[in-house]
Amino acid sequence: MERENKIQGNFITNIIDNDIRNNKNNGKVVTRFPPEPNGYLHIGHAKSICLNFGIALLYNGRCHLRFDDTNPEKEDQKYIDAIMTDVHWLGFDWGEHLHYTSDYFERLYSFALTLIEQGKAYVCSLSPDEIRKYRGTLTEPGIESPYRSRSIVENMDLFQRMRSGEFEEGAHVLRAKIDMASPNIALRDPTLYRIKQAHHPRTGQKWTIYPMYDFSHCLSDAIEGITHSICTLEFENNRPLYDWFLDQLPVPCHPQQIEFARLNLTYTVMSKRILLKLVSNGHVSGWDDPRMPTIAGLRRRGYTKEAIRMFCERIGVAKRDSMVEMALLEHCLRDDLNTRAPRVMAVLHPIKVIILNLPEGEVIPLQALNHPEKPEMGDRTIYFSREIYIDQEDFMENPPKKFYRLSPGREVRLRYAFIIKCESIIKDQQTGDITELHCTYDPLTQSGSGAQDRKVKATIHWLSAIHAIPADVRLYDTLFNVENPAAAIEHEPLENLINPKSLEVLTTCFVESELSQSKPGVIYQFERIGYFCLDSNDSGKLVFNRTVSLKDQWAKIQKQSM
RNA sequence: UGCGGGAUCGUAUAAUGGUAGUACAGCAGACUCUGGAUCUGCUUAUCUAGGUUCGAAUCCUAGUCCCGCAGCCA
Repeated sequence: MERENKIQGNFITNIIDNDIRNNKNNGKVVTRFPPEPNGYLHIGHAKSICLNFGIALLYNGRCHLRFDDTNPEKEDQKYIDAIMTDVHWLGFDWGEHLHYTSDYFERLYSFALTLIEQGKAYVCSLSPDEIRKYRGTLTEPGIESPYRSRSIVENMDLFQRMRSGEFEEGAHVLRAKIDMASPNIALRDPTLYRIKQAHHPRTGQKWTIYPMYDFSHCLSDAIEGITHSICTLEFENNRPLYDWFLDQLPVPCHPQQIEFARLNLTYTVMSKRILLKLVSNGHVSGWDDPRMPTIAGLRRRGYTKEAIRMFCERIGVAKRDSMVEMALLEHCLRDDLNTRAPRVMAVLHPIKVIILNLPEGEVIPLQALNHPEKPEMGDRTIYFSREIYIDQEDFMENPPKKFYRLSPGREVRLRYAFIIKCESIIKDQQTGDITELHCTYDPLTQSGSGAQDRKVKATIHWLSAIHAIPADVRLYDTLFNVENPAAAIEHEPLENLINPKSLEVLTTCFVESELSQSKPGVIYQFERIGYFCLDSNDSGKLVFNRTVSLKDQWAKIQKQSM
């Protein structure tokens, strides 16, 4: 049960190390990931998933997936399905431990009965509004409900009738009898059960009362034999309540609740409320829009599970509120993709180049490496011909000092091909736009020939016009234009915060013909541009999502000179 | 002016009374048929003020600032 030392510890693994040293729980470690199925999982959940499943792996324990489905009004089977897909996709396995809080409704009900019998819970018939008023404020104690002194017999009767559906929503609730004067508001007779005439995705119409989080969560943990119940900081105030229920009731064990700081990422949001709003207001195409921080969105964008897990490892776990820079996520992505993504060439903003000294109809086959650092990934044949495309960015008519690429009279190497020289520029008579470049190639400079070691400053990507196939490319940028949109949204409408350039659609791109066979989930490096993958929305068209750009030194130089 | 937490380079995270370290970002250079990758070097931090101690990010005292809590949400 010793930790592998390759993984950096944190304050939670320190606690667990200690527990194991003291033989607490007989040295066992059982965790759980308890999502509410009311939305899609996002990168913040990934942190929790990696933490909980990671700890189980680390200590040779187990981690349960438990749907915390106690609020049927907001929950849906589609979210349950999506959550399971995402956790699996991240590479975690809950084995036979797929659970639902709703599986325990009967047992939770009888725990409630026990509490009533003990005189520690009562049916309160105050309205929601009255309950709020009786609760007091942050600085003033609450007042006891007039129903607090109902007899056990009456409470039993009323609670059973609540279950049998006799009452309207809001007519009664079951409350714990703790302390209306407690400085911790969570302890001022919290609600245990409320009446809801809603259809539950799993229990249908069977129940008309549903348990609240504070009551059901600790007991579900205890029922499952969870040893370490890891949750986020905002539940710290609720921990005394978590412990209170477990102390009152005959439960098999008493899990330890440990709180950590949730993940925040720059230029995006983790709030399910805001994410839902983005979806329902049509700011994005859905929960899996590639700009969304959802697992489904990241997957469609081309993120790999390895990159996400590496990221979750690198950000660490602590109790202080923090905001991680998006650059770290992108670094983890590039780091993973660089080692694995096959290389191909694509031209996003084509300019046509005519190779003057290569006759029409002549085609020169060339070998290109699929991965320059991994020869075992093989190579492929590409073709050089009289008409090729290069990217607009790789040509400048009046180049500044540090521009190494093609310009009039200058030479550049075509990747895996020849050195070409720009002889002249052809412009549109009317607009003055460059329509073609006329170049010559040096047949002695073929890549790999070794004979000609002529140095040129730059190598650029290109595509043979007759061999390339057209494609759309979607370039993504951050969804928001401010670092902390969740804070900004307090005093600015959502619309103003969305980055108008978060999606740029390019419809005149070309890619190597073999990409007609590509599949979503296979990420390519378009050499010198970035990582791209086929979009999973099957429109019959070739559409590539930019997963992430390559680091661009030239862009930085340009910025500095401005 | 209640209760519960938290404060370490720009960001995130280590150091459990003994050299303030690591990663990302930034800057500079080397190398390169991807201005990619890789490699090298550099800049930058213990919230404040006292105290204990040979020695304090760590312990004590007093402040300051930040976050959370008044759902029949989780």
